[in-house]
This record gives sequence, C-alpha cells and structure tokens, in this order.
Amino acid sequence: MISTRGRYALRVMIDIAANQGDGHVPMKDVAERQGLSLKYLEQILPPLTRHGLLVGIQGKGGGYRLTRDPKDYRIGEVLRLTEKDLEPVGCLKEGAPACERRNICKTVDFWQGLNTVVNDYLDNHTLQDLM
Amino acid sequence: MISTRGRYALRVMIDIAANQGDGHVPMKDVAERQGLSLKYLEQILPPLTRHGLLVGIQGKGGGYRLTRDPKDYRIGEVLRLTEKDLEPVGCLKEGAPACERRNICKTVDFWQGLNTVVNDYLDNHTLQDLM
DNA sequence: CATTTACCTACTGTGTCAATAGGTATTTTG
DNA sequence: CAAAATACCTATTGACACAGTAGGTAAATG
Repeated sequence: MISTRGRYALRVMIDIAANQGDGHVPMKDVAERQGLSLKYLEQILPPLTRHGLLVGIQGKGGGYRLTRDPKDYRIGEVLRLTEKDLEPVGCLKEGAPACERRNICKTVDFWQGLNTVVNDYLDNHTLQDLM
Repeated sequence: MISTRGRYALRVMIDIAANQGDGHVPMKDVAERQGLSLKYLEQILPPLTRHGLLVGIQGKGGGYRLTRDPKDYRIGEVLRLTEKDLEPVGCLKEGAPACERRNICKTVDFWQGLNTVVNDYLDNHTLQDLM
C-alpha cells in the first residue's frame, strides 16, 4: 500500500517541474494548486532535499527546484525516500531483526521475488512518464 | 505490505497440505506446529472455507482439508481473500468512492500498472511452489 | 526592518493490526 | 446419552502508523 506521503511527493515534484521555469516554486503555491495541506507537505519533503532530489531556497523569492531533468528521476527513488516501508514483508527490511524461522522459512524467497518485481516496475518509470 | 493474515494463511495451507494425508487436520495441531495463536488463526480462515479453498469438518475427528491439489492454488487467490487490501492505492479498490481528481489524475494508470504487475506475480506462483 | 519562505518539533484523532478472550454449534467417541 | 473435540462467532484490547494540525525558528530578500 502506497500512502499519501509518497503519492503527494510525486504530485509535488510534477507540479514543480511544470512551474519552475528558471526560478523557484514556493510550496505554498504548490499546496494551493494541488489542494493539499502546506504543513503536511512541509514534513514530507525534507528527505528529498536531504538526498539532493530537490533544492530549497529560503527567504523571499525562494522555493523549491528540481536538480535534474524529470526523465532522470526514477519513481522508485522518490518513493523509497518518502514511504516508510515499501517492502512487502518486514523481514526484508534493511536492519530488520533476524527472524528465527529464517532457516526453515519456505516463503522468504517468494517475498524477495515480489519485492524485486515491484522495485523493477518503480525504477523503470520516471517522473517524465507521469507528466 | 503483506500482513500476518495473508502470511499465516499461506503457512496454514502449506501445513495442511503436508499433514492431511487422507484425513483432516485440526487447526490446534497446525497452531502448535507453526507456533501461532489458535484463536487468531480461527478468525483468518473463514473466508477461505467460505470460498471453497478449504473444507472444515466440525466435531471430534474433524479439522480442515484442502479441496484441490497444491499446484492448483494460486497465491494471489489466497492473499486476496485474507488480506484487507492488496491494491497499491485506495482508489483502485472495488467499490471505492469516486475520486474527484480522476479526470485530471496523471498517476492512476501508473498505479494500475503496479497493481497488475503485483497480481501477475502472485497469480503465477502456486502453493506448490512454496513447498 | 518587514515579509516571505524553508525548516523543525510536538501533538491529536482515527483506524488497522495482531492478538486475546469467552463463548456457541456440531459431530464423534466411550 | 454424556463427554470431549472440533469448527465457528463476536467483542475487546494495546500498540502503532497514518494524515493531518499547530506553533514555532532560521534565513534571505525587498
């Protein structure tokens, strides 16, 4: 299940791409255009700026800007940064506590396969594909 | 995200397949072998019996039995009956309230594609593959 | 200096998850 | 026929994530 965090993040990036021109786009404008809560968006974006997918300029005349061409953002990148967990089962998570049934578990390979299928799909589509 | 409901359901069916012989398997035995709560399993199974994937016989000497060969159960079948929602986003759900952004939504096709990829994977593996 | 913007942290209501608990109905066996 | 074993049903609970609300601070510009 993809939550609003990831879905809103994509909508925000699409909106910025469409409106940035050669300047910056205030998140307030994005929130209004998209009909979303500014305060909520503000707490979704930090991971994206921290990892360099967006740059945010403070102060009057500031706002956000993409750092790449839309075709160079893989959807999976955005979702992995904004979604809490994208893995189909908890035990596949990075740093998950070791499952004591691991040796005898007949299904872990199956879940790993599902995880791969999902991530391949997400990584084979770009932001450009959504515009 | 696949919850314990779906995962336990699969483990239960694998256990039944391995232990039914030509009789029935009491859920109490399954719970003990798998280290799961009997009471919890009891409320996961009803959809499976209701849709004929399992039969449950009451009374002494009763228990559960598969109705088909393990290779004839698609994983997707089991999960769609036991998981609350398998769809990546709510708006794809059967009977979901119509989204008012539907006309202008640029992402719904993308999510539909993800849903298809996931279900194809789940439906192209059978219970036999997990044994 | 005032305004605009990003950025940070705490709090809240709702709902699902993962069980636990206590029962009823049905069938077989002694 | 009684007792035991089984499936089946419904309510409750604690923890936690989701989706937002709220109230601020820091930085840059006009």
